[in-house]
Amino acid sequence: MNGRSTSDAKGSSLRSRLREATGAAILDAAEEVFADQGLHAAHMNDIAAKAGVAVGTLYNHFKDRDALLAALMRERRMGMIQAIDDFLAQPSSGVFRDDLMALMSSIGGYLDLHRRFHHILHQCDLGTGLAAYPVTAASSAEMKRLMYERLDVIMERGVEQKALRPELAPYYSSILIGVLRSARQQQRELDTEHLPVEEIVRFFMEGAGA
Amino acid sequence: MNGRSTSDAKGSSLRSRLREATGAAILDAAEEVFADQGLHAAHMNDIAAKAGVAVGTLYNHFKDRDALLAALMRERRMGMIQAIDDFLAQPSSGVFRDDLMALMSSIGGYLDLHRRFHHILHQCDLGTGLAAYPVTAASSAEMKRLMYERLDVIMERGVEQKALRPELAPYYSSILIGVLRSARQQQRELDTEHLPVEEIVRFFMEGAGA
Amino acid sequence: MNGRSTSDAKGSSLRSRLREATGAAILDAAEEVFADQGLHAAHMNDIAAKAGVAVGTLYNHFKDRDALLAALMRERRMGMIQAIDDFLAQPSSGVFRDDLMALMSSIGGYLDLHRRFHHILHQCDLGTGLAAYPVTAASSAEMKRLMYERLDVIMERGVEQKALRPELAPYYSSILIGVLRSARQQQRELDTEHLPVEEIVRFFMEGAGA
Amino acid sequence: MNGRSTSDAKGSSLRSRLREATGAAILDAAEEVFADQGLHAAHMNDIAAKAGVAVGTLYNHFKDRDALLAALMRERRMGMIQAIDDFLAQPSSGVFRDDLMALMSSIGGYLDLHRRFHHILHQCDLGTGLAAYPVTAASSAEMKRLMYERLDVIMERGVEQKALRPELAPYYSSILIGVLRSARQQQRELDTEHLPVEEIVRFFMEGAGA
DNA sequence: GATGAATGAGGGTTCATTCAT
DNA sequence: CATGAATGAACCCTCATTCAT
Repeated sequence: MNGRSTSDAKGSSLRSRLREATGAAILDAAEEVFADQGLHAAHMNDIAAKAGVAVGTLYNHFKDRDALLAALMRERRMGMIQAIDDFLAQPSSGVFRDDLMALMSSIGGYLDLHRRFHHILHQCDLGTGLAAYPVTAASSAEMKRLMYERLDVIMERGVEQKALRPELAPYYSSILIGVLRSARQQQRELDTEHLPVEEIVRFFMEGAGA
Repeated sequence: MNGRSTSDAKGSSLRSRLREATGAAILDAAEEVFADQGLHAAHMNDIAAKAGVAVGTLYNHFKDRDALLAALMRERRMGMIQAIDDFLAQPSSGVFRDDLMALMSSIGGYLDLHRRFHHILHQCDLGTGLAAYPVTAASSAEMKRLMYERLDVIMERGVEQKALRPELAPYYSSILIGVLRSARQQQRELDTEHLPVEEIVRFFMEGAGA
Repeated sequence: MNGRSTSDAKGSSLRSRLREATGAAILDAAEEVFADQGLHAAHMNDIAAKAGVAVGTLYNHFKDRDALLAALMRERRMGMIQAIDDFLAQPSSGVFRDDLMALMSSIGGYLDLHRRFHHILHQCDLGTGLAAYPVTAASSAEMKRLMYERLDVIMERGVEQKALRPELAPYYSSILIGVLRSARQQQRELDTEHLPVEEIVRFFMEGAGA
Repeated sequence: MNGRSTSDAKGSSLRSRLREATGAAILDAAEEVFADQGLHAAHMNDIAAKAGVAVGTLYNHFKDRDALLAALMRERRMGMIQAIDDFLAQPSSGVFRDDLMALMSSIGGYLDLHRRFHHILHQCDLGTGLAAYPVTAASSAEMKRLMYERLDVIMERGVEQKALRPELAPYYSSILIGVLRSARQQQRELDTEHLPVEEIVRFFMEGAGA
C-alpha cells in the first residue's frame, strides 16, 4: 500500500483499457450491423450480439441508439478527415493533378479499409430521415462541414494555380466526392477488382470527351 | 358478391376511374410523406391522413407498406425512364454534346417536377436497409437496370461517335448520374436558384482542368 | 329528428359508443390495477389484460401511462368534487354540525363506491415520486386545489356561524380529510363493517375529551 | 450479516466501526434519495453515489434494495418508537392532556429531525405498492404494530382516567397520527414556520366546535 | 471488503396490419 | 369498398444485481 497513485493507476488503467476495448468492439459491431441492415433496421440487440456483450453494455457506453450512431460516424469521419489532413500536411508536388491523385488515393485507401462505413455514410449524408436521430444529424452536419472545408481549400488552391477553371468552383468538392462515390458503387456492381483512380482523376481534369 | 359487380362497361369504368383516382391520391400522399419523413419514419397513418382516406383504404389498394412504396417508386421511375425514352425517340442532333445537353435538361426537368421523389430515390438507390422491403428492393433494382440500360446505350453511342473516350465507358452512366446528383444537392445547399446544366455538361465533357 | 332516419347516425354513434365503453373499461381496469399493485408496479400489460383489450388499445385512448393515470385520477376526483358540489347545492340545514354530517356521508358514500380510487389517491397526494408522472402530478395538484377550495368555503361558513373556533381555521379542511382517512384506514384494519361517521363528526366538533 | 462477530477485539472493533460508519452513511444516503426521488424512483446508483461508495458496497451491507429500504425504515421507526418509549418511561403528570402535549412534542421533535423519513413513511404506510418489497412490507407492518401498541396503551390510559370518551377508543391512535400528519402537511403547504402543537392537542381534546 | 462494468429480464411504447361495421 | 378501433409482435431502454479484479 504505497501511494494511491500506483494502485489507482494500475487498476484504473486495466479497467479503462478493458472499457476502451469494449467500446471499440461495440463501434465495430455497430458499423457492421448498421451497414448490413440499414440505418433503421439495425437493432440494438443485433449490435450487442455481434459485439459479444449484453444490451445493457451498449447503454453503459452510449446514451442511446442515436448517440451510438453519432459516435460511430464521428469516429469514422474523423479518420477520413485525418486522411485529408495528412495529405494537406505533405508538401504539394506543385502539380495540381498529382496532388489530386494523391488525395484520391488517400481517401480511397481509407474507404477501402472502412467499406461498411462508406455505406452508412451515404444514408447519413442523405439527411432525410435523420430527424429521428437528432444527435447523429447534428454531428453529421458538422463533420460534413469539416470535410468540405478542407476539400474546398484544396480546390481553391487548384483554381489559384489555374489548374482548375473557376466556373464551377463551388461545386468541385461536391462533384469530386460524387464522382468517387458513383465510381466506387459502379465498381462494386461490376465486381471489378481495381478502381481506376488514375482514370477518374483524368476524368475530373479532362472530362469524358475525346 | 352481388349483381352490381358484374361487368357492365360504364359502371365498371366509373368505378375503375374512381379507384385510379384514389390510388393516385395515395401515391401522391405517399411521395410527400416518404420524402418528408424519410423511408422509415413515414407511417401508414400519416399517408392515409394526407391522402384523405382511412388506413384500411391503403390496404385495399396495396398489399402492404412495401408494395405501396414499390408502386410509388415504380410509377415515378417509369416517368423518368419515359423521359429518357422520349429523348431517345427524338432524332439525334448528330452532335453528342448537344444530345447530352438535351438529355440532362429532360431528366432535370422531370426531377424538378418530382423533387420529393428524388429524395426518396437516393434512399432506395442506397439499397442498404431495403432488406426490410423486399418488393421495393427487387423493383428498385429492376427499374435501375432499365434506366442504366438506356443510359448505357446513349453513352455507347457517344463512344462510337468518338465523342467520348472509351477508357471509363462502363462508368459513364453512373458518373453522369453521380455528378448530376451532387450538383443538385450542392445547389440545394448553396440555395442557388438555377442549376448550371450547361456548365455541368461542359464539365462532363471537358473536365475541370483549365 | 326522432328516431328513424339513421344508418349514418346509428353507425357513427355505435362506433363512438363502443369507443366510450372501451375507454371506461380501461379506466376501470386501471383503477383496479393501480390500486392493487401500487402506483409504480401497475403494468400496462396488466391493465390491458384486466380491461380485456390489447396493450395497443390503451395507447389509442391515452397518450401514455402518465396520461392514463392522470385521466383516471381526474375522472374520479371530479366525481368526488361533484359530490361536494351536490352537497353545496342543497340548502344548509342551518346547523353546521348537521351539514358536516351530510357532507361526510356524501364524501364517504363516494369513497365507498370507489375504495380502490381512495387507495391510489393517497399515493398521488403524497406527491413525492410523482416526478416521473408530470401530467398526473399537475392534474393532481389542480384537482386537490379545487377540492380544498370547496372544503375551505364550508369551513369558513362554520367559523362565520360561530360553530367552529377560528384558531385552526386554515387547518380544518386538511384535518377533516386526515381524520376521515385515518378512520377509514383503521376501520379497514379492524375489519369493522360500519364506519361510525356520526362519532367522527362528534369527534371533530367536540374532540376526544370526556 | 448483522450478527455480532466474536473474533479478536482490536481489529474486529476497528473493522466493525468502519463497517458501521459505512452502513450508516448508506442509510443516510438512502433516506435522502428515497425521500427526494420517491419510493420507486430511488435508484441504487444514486444512493451509492450520494453515500460516496460503489454500488457493490451497498450489496455488501444489504442483501438487496428491499432489505436496504427495510433496514432504513426499521432504523428510523425504531428511533420514533424510542421517542415514545422515552416518553412512557417518564412519570405521568397525572393530567392526560399535559401528557399528550409532551408526547406530541416528543414525536414532533423526532419528525422534525427526520423530515425526509417522514416523507417515506407515508409511502410505506400506504402499504399499497409494497407488494414489490416484501421485506419492507413485513418490517413496516411489524414496526407499525409496535408503535400503535404503545399509542394504544397511552390512549387506554386516557380512557381509564376518564380523560377520553370511550366511544372511538380503537380509533384514537390512528386519528391522532392522522391529525398530526395532516397538520404537518398543511403547515408545509402554508409555509408556516411553527406548527401549533398546543392548538392541535386542544383540537384533539375539545374538537373544533365553538 | 470495495469496486464498477457487465448483465439481461422486464417494462413502456410504436405502428403495420386486420376485420367487423 | 371505405372505415378506424383493435391488435400484438417487436423494439428501445432501464436498473437491480452480479462477480472478476
